[in-house]
Amino acid sequence: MPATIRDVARASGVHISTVSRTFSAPHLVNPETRGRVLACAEELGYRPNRAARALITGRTHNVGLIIADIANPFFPPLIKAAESQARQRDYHVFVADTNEDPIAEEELVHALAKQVDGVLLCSPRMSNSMIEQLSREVPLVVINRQVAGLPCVTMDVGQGARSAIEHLLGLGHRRIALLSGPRGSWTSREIRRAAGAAARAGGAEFTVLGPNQPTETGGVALAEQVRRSEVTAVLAYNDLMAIGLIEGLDAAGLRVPQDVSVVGIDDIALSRLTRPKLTTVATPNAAAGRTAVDMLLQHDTVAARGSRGGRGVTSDDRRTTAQVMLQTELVIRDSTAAAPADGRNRPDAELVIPGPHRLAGPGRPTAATGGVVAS
Amino acid sequence: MPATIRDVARASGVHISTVSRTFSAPHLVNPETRGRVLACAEELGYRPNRAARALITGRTHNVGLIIADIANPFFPPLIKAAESQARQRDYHVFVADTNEDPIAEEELVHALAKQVDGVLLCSPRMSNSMIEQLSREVPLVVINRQVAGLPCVTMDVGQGARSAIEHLLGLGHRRIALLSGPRGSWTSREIRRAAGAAARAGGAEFTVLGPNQPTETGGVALAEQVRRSEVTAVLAYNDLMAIGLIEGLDAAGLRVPQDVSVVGIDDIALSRLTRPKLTTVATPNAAAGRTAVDMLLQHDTVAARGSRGGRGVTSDDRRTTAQVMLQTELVIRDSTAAAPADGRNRPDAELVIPGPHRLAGPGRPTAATGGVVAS
DNA sequence: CGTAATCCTGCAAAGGTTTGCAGCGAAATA
DNA sequence: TATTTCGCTGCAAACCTTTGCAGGATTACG
Repeated sequence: MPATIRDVARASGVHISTVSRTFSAPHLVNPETRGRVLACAEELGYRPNRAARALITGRTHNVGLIIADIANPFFPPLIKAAESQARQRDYHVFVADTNEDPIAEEELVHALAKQVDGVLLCSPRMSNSMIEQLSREVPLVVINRQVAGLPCVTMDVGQGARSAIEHLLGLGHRRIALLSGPRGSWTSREIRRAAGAAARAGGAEFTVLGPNQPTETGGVALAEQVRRSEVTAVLAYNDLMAIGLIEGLDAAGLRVPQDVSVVGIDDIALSRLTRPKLTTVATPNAAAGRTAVDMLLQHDTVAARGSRGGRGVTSDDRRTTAQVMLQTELVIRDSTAAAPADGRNRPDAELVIPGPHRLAGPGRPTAATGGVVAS
Repeated sequence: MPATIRDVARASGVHISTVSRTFSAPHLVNPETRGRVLACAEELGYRPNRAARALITGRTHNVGLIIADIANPFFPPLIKAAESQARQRDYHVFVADTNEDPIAEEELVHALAKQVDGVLLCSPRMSNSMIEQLSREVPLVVINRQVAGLPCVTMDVGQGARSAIEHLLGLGHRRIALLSGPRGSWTSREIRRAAGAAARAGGAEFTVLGPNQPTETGGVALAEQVRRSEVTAVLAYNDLMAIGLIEGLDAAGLRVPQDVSVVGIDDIALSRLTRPKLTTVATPNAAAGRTAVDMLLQHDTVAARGSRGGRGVTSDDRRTTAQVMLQTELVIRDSTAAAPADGRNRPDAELVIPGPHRLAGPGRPTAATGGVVAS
């Protein structure tokens, strides 16, 4: 039923190879012929069979996108941007959800490997060595993690966490807790390191609670621990946990920001809608998705595997493995305030806070693309 | 570099067809041989090339999922469920985002058609006739819309809207507004019809505001109109708009639920996190995704197009086009209250509200699967 | 007018897999 | 023992497209 290249050839009175060239190398065919072929193709509703094309060119024109949890509002903007960017280059995107499970991650890479030209591995929970191993099976771009020797796009959460802590220090907080993220998260380690250093530098006590599930429920569950720890400010691994925590503190009779200040990370849309509006570190999500797709596809003329002509290894197949880090930005809203003056926390003079800041306003922040770190 | 069926055949000393059968028809090959082949395959890291398989069987083992807006929290649970269900049956899912654009919808169906065994068309904005036309090109299952002659899975938003209106009537509201959804939305029409009928039956004034963009911003923008219309209660097309509206009303000095009651539809996770917590109609989202995949794949042995043997039309290719409608459920939280007694709205005695209700509690509601409506 | 260059088109192989058909040996039946 | 049946395997065509190579027609040039 579906029209093939042969039907078009018959209808337009040319050989199938001419039809093929009409689509894949138009400059090689006489404009007049081309017009006729195009007309017939249109008429018959012909569309090239991508499977057949993939078989011979070795390129599927698909990419895989592996995500820890689609339901986490952090990811949809990234997915959306990646999908749109890929489509612009005539690629399709397989989206797969791992439910935060490292085993599922590995299986999915395997399952996708033969069906895609490359995989975007987003916020992986598996080990670095496993990632390196998988990268020998299929071109990989890692998002939200740095892996030596592999192309990565990350967001500067370290800088973001530092800004957040310094903001809290400036408000007089000297007992600060961090709700860390899931085990295996590079982002969580990064945040912990930067936040810890900044807190110590500011002379504050710094407590780490976790690891935790990076969900609202996870945040709610931590409220009791936070209360007992008697901190006056909390930095959460992500907005979802921050929001859950506020919920839980509220239930426990603690007010935000009067009793406890809370800072999130991500700046998901939701964080502008809860009360109080969340102070948070905005991450350039969509930009990360776009960048990752670009990095994966930049060598698209080189990357053909097992094509007819180049049976051996293409001479220039060492892809330049750039590592890009995107800027983050502290967005100050209503969930942070001066530390309560209960004798233990002596509000100091305001500190000078370095780094890019922004007061909450309408519209999303547009974080600029950072520089290339390594090649 | 990647191992082919031929490599495995050579390694295990059998013909390639035996290797092929080891994977696609294990019962036809001697257990001993099978074991050997499997071992060699494992050894070599062989995985069947799906493109080649697709070429000959005519089945890609892919399905497309077309979504109006991934960033709308209504969809992720549906996507997630669909993807997981598909994966269980060894299918992969292409996710595509249309940005609420009917043109993009059409193009995406075309683009995907040759690359998938079927398409899930979710909350389409295009016309029915266009959908029917596209369904001749590729098997289609429509989600959130009823189209005659096509398999559909919908949610009973009519019943949900009715329950919501009756809930409001019971609270004494007699001037009620509906914020309608985007143009072309079947769900929006359905809600409007049911809500209008219920309101009239209860002797209430019923105003429709819209169509609107189904986003938080859209809701904010409507606050002024709502204020001017002097209604005491509002039913919104979805939770996002409801939340935006509450935001906007708040800015305009109107309190929810004291001055105005607001009801949403969808019960997205967010609706439990805003203040006040949103009264809303829960829709069985994940179930819809699962069901749609099942409906698309139920005939997977029949649906092969253009395979070698059956060059003609398979005798039994009229797929049973079931239409499934899933139950919805009113979830009463904090955004609705008794109508203000300002002289115009005379609170009556409580009405008896039919339909399934539920007071807000922890955990998500689990809506049961509805019955098959037509065949 | 003869030769070379240029453009365009056709030919045929290749890519990895599935599958109808045929063949083979062994077991079952007569 | 002769014949049929059965279980397993091999053979080769087919799926649809891309692409290196060669050949034909046309034009440019000497």
